[in-house]
Amino acid sequence: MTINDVAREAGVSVATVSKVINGRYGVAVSTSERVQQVIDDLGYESSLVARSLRSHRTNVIGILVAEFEPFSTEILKGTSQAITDTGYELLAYSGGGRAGTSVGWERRYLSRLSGTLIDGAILVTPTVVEPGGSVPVVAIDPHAGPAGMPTVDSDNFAGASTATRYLLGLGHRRIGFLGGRPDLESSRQREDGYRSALAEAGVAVDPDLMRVGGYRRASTVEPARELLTRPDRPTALFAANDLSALGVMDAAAALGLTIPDDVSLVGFDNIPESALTTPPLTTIHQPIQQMGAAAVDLLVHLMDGSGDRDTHVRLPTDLVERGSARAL
Amino acid sequence: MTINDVAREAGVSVATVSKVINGRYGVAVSTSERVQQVIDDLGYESSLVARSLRSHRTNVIGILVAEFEPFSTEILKGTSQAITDTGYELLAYSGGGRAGTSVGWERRYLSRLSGTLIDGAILVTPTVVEPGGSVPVVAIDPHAGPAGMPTVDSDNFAGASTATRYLLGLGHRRIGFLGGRPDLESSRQREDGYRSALAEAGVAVDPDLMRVGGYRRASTVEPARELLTRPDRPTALFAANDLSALGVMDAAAALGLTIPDDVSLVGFDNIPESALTTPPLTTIHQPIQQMGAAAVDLLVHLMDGSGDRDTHVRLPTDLVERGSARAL
DNA sequence: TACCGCTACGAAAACGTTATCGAAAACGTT
DNA sequence: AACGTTTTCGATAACGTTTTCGTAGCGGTA
Repeated sequence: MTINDVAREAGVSVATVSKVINGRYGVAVSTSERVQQVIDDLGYESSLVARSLRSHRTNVIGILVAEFEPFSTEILKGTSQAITDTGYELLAYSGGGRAGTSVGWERRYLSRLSGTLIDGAILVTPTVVEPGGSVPVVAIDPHAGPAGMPTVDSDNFAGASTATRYLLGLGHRRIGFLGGRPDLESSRQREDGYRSALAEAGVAVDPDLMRVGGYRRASTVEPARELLTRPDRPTALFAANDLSALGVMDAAAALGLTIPDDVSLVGFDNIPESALTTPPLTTIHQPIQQMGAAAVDLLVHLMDGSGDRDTHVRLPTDLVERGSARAL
Repeated sequence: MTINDVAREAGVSVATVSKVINGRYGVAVSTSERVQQVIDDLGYESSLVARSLRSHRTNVIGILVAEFEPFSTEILKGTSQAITDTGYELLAYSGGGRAGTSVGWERRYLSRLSGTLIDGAILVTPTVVEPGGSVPVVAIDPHAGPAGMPTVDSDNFAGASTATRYLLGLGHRRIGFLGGRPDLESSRQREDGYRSALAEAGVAVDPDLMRVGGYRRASTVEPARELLTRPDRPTALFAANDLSALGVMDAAAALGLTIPDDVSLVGFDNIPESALTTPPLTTIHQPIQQMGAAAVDLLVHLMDGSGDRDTHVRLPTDLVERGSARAL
C-alpha cells in the first residue's frame, strides 16, 4: 500500500496525491475530494520513513532515556503531556540499562536518528553528549551544563542546602550524606549544597560521614549500612535522591533502626513513591514533570528557530515535610 | 554526513562502503580496513531511515503504550531488558494519554511505521487493534484475546478469585468490588473471578457493592467513597488494580477510615508502589516485567517465522499478603 | 598464448515520498 | 479572435541506503 496505489486508484499522479495529503496549494477541490475518498477507502497512511528521507522533516521528537526508572518515567509523562498541543509526536528510546555498553549509545542513536527520523531530541541520560549533532538537542539534568547545549534542570544546590539546613534546624549536627555519582553534575551540586549549608552553620564537614550511593536503591544499602553501624552513628542522613533514600530505609530496617526515631532521613526528587513509604519520606521536591514540559518547550522553540541555543532553564525546588525527619 | 562522504574520503564507491558496513562478502581485507578506518574517523552512522526504506528491515521493534503509568512502565522495563540479547532494538511510542483522540492512533501508528521503521510491534494499549497490519504484532493484556493475534496476559480470572477467596477466608462476606472499565477484557476477567469466588462460597453477588473505578487512582476515589459511606458499608474491598486501590486509600483517608481496621483492601498488579503504601497493600502479583519479556520472546519468534500466530501466553498470578487486609 | 574461473569493485536501479518546474487547460480581457 | 493570467496537474529529480549485476583484473591451466 503505497502512494502509487492511491494514485492509480484515483486516476491521478503521485504528485497530486502528495499535494492532497499535505494540503498544498494547487489542486482542484473536486480532485482533492476524490483523492481523499480513495485514501479513506484504502486506509492509506503515508510512510513516515519515505517522507522523512525526502523532506527531512518528520514532526517527531525523540527522547533518549538511559533507563526506565521513576525519574525518567516522570519526565516521560511530562514530555508526553506537554507535546500534545505542539503538533509533534514523541518517540522514546531507552539504552536498556545495560550500563556497560552504554558508553556512547546516546551519540550513536542521535546521529542515526537525527536529520532523518527525528527533528529534535531530549536527552535524559546522565553521561555527556557532544552537542555537535545535526538536530537541536535539549538535555535534562545533564552531566555538564556548559558547552552551548540548552539544558533543563532544577536548583540542586539550593535544594540540597535547604534540606541540610532543615536538618540543622531540627537540631541535628552529625548529618550523613549519601551522594549520587561523582561524575554527575546534579550529584556534585547536591553535595555542594550540603557542604555549604554545614559550613554556613559552622558545622565541620566530616568526610567519614559521606558515602557514594550511586543514585540507586540497591547500591545504596551497603553504604548506608556502613554509616548506620558506626559507633558515632549520625543522627540524620541526607540522601542525594529518593531512590537512595529507599535504600537507606532498607538498611535501617535490616538493622532494626526505625526512622525517624533512631535516625532522620531526607531525600531528593519527590518521586511518586516517596509519598508512599513508611514513614512517608521528607524530601526535596523537584518539579519533574514540569522539567519535561520545559524541555519540550525549549526544544520546540529551538526547532522553530526562535530559540536561544544556550538558555538554561533552572526550576525551583522546595522542601516537602513528611514523616521521615524529626527534631533531635 | 552520508555514505557518500565516506566513499569519497576512502576513495571507493558507496556500494563498497555499504558492503563493509554490513559485512557482506566480496571486499578485500585491505579495502575493508581502510574504509572502516574512515568510518571511525568520521564518526559515521548510517541512516536508519534510508536503510529501512531500501531494505525493509530495521532490526527494531516498536512498543506502543497508551500512557506512561506504572503498569506500562514495568512492561517497558521488562521488554527493554529482554531485548538486549536478541539483536533487536526498542523504540517506544506513546499515545500521550490524550484519551479522547486516541480512538485509532494505534492503528495509525502501526501502519505508518510497519514495513518501514519497525519489524514488529508490541501493543500495550487497551483498545482493540485489528491484526491486519503488515508486521507481526503481539498484544499485552489486550481488549480481546481471540482474532488470531498473539497475546500475553496473566491469569486475571484466577487472580481475582484468589483475592476474593482470601477475603472470604478472613471472614468477610460483604466484599465490594471496584472494577476497571467494562470494555477491557482484563477487567471483565477480574470481575468474573470475583463473582465466581463469591458464588462458590455461596455468597450472593450484590450489584450495589460493585462500582467502576476506571483503573485509575483519581477516578476511583469517588466510587470508593460511595461504597464506603453506605449504611451497610462493606467490610472489605477488592480493587481491580493497584492504582484503584490507591484511590480507595485516598477515599478512606478522607473519610477518616483506617485500613485494614475499618475496611480490608486487596489490589491487583503488584506495581512497585504497592509495597510502599501505608499500610503496604495486599495484592495479586502479576509478573509484569516477565510479561514484557514474554512478549519480546513471542515477537522475535514470530519475526523469525518460527512462531505460531495464535499462541496465547498466560502467566500465573499469586497472592502477596501484606498489611491491608485482616480477619474480621 | 588463449582461455577460464574467481575475486574485487563500481554503476545503477530500486525503496516511497516530496519539491520543482514546465505544460496544458481554463478563463478573462481587449 | 488574440492574448495574458491563473489554475490544475504530471514528469522527474532528488533523499541515503542496499542489492543486483556486469566487468575489469589476475593468477592458473591447457
